Amino acid sequence: MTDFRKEEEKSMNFIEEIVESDLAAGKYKSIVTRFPPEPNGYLHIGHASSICLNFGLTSKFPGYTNLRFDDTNPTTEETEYVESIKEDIKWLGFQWKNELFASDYFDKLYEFAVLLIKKGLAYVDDSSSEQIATMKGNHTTPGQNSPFRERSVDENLGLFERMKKGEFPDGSRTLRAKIDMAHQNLLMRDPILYRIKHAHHHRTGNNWCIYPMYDFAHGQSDSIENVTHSICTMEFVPHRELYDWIIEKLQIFPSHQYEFARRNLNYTVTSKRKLLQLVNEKFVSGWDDPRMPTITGLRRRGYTPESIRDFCERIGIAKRDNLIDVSLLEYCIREHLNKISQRRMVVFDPLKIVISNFPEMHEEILKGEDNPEDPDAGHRDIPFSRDLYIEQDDFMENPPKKYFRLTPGQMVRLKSAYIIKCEEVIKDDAGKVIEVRCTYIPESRSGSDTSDINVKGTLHWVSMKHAVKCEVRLYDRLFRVEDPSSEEGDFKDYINPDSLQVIETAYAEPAVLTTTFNDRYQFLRKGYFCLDRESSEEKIVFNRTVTLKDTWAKELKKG
RNA sequence: UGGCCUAUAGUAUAAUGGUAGUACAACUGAUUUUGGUUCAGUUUGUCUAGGUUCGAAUCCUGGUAGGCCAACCA
Repeated sequence: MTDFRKEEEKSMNFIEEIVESDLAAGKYKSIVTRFPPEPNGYLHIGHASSICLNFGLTSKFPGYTNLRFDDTNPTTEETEYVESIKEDIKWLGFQWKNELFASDYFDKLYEFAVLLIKKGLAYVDDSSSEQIATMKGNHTTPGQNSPFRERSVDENLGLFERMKKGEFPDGSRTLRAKIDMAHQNLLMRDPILYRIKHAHHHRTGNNWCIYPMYDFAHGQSDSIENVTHSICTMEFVPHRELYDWIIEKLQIFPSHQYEFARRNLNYTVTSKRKLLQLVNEKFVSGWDDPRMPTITGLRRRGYTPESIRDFCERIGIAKRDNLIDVSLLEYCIREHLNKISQRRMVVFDPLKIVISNFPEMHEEILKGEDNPEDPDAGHRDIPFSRDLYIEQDDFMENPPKKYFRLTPGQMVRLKSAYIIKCEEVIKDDAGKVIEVRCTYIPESRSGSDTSDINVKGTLHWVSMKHAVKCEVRLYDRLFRVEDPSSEEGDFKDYINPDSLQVIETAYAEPAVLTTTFNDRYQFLRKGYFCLDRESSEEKIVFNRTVTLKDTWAKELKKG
């Protein structure tokens, strides 16, 4: 019920408005959308936005969404990508109605081409790529007709069939639409419909040696599937005129194209070409490197599908250029993880604490809340003993103002345990603090505190002899600048050299031993973590999904 | 140089001719056994010049700025 209210209050984006008014006007009884990836790379956060839009539309309004692979260029497309794309969409929480491929329509598309030839609207051109480019003209000067433009229908039919049969080498001929070489829209100057490519296709094998261009495949595929609202990004705006022209001349189901501005995230790149470079040139460990903005990278990093959907909902859909602040994505994942993750204590950079008034061989089992945000989450056992680790950061001999942590003579609480007081600082020959001797207040035990002592700071800790060693990988933004693509020179010059920091040995409380790959943890005062897929029985590896908000760090930065 | 698209706070997005709102970010403060969470509050905006109108972020015109278009890529 509360969800429904929320829905109602939320305003629609411009595409939802178009759909609503089409439905209200009785133009359609239900709608069909499609998500049309080319299987030549992995899906990234920008695609997530498009996926949420297309599938979201058909969950808000009657209708369904297809998954259609736009696989008309055999030289760049691979089955590996088909599989990853399907996995990512499912993981995001969406289910398509039909799984389709543009290559399913190669026969149909060929028939469409023949029909266009018969209508005198397409011709075979023997010009070279360079000649076609020259004759195209440019923004200010009209193009020139190809010398092959006036071939007879029969001659075109014969030549096109021979192209299909493989009688001509790559690049020697094309099929072109006969529109208008002086058209203001360059895409309407007799666009190429088919090209010859003697290449193996991931699905049709060697059946074909001619392949349709995007403009002669996409719109017709939409039409064949009765797609009502074909949604794409702004760079396809000029294609819409051609899209409509072909549908009109073929007299097939009139799908309509609508464009929105692709979503851009700061401190990263989301072009497939650039992501591929990062992978191939080993700036990252692969498509699923946790620093990558790919869906698979975000998944490995510990992002949840809920948080990504929430993010896409919040950033909205519009037509203007944008560069979205990654802090919103981080906000979304923190918000979700805060609700669902179990709390654990892990020390990254240990400093030994000895509780001198605690018996040496003694140990106690304390209870720690699994999640204070969730009353049903329960508790875990935490062993406490005389020798402990805290973070180096959490002790300072000469603290700055407003430092609430352990300092000589002062008291802090150990989370879920006791209040301790710093009594003595032990240093090595170089003057480095190697151990801090404390006393504890026995009656300050968490949950049954009768000490009446108030302390400012609470620290996380682990019992030395119970500590479990693990590796922790800390990630930061991949680039040093907000928009690497708009900087001078190569975008790779702006990679953040500190985007990965590995803590080879961190010390965790024993409760982490039962972690499964689905678990989400909040390491107290450190951030949210999940098990990395490289984790094993011998070596536990955690990925930091995102830090906690840290107002103290901010304070320090201000100086 | 032509055409097309776009312009609301630092960022993103609403307001559909009638009170410029929301979220994130930033900043105060309260609460807190996480410097987390939560809560209360503050700062910041209609690109510009005209026009239409009782009234313009919204409609019109000019300008400015950004983006896209001259692949046998999608």
